[in-house]
Amino acid sequence: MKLTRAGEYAIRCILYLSRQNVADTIRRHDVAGHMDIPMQFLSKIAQQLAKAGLIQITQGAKGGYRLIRSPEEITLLDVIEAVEGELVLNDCLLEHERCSRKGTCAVHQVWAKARGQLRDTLAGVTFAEL
Amino acid sequence: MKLTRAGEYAIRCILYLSRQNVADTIRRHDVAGHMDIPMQFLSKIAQQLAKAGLIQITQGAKGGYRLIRSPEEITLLDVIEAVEGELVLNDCLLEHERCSRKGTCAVHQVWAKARGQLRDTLAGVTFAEL
DNA sequence: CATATTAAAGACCTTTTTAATCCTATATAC
DNA sequence: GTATATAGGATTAAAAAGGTCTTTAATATG
Repeated sequence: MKLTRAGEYAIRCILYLSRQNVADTIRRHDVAGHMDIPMQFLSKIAQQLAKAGLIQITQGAKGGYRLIRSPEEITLLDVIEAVEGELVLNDCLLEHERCSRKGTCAVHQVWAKARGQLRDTLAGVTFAEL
Repeated sequence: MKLTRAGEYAIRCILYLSRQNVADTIRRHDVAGHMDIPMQFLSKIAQQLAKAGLIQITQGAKGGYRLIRSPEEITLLDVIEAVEGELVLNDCLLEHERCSRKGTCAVHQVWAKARGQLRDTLAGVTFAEL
């Protein structure tokens, strides 16, 4: 029921890029150093952020990371789901088959609501505001 | 970022007890059987529920579990926090020291809000309604 | 009181997830 | 072509999740 380290690092990474000159490509080394993220681990996370269309990665000399979207267009939810996958609070909401077999489950409704609220809250905050 | 199996089982357990004659002591065997919970694992969970003051456990012949509070007085949050501990969405909200050292962290605020909402939602549903 | 019933308590185990790290390959600027 | 940087796959260590096993203890009932 908690954000993983990878999720936390992803947020820090985007946060750092948002605070620099957004057009610049920032070296992984700098991001890792300033935001206290293990370098190699940052590689993995950056690759997921790139796959999700949030950053562009450049290899080679002068390589590094650059935001593709502007900070106004990136929400906390975007970043979290980029590294953790779709945000779900319980299995019940995943295993549709199993849950529906039990008929109308009142608990299900509550979880659906809770999940919706959480996603809305996280989707309501952009990195421009942070 | 997801409810554990233990949490899910705890909810099922209380749900089952709520649906029986509330004054009765129900055998662990019955709860486990009807709600599809591994027996031995249910023991561990029941002990936590007892420690949290939600159920009374009786050993010996005719022993089992009985609700102490009425279903109207037990919320989803009560049950979840009984087995999972205090509901927290990220480390940031735990490690006050570390987080406050960084000054006013905007991300912190968002998580605090999200956590509050989630807890409120879960605290707003009793087992009488489920 | 003896016995059957029933759960507790603690040790132990297995699998999965998390959180990295290592190493080789590859891309780019100069 | 060489130095600079990251990618990408394999591997690993630690922690958490999810149980199970075994021994102990409590209670009802004849």
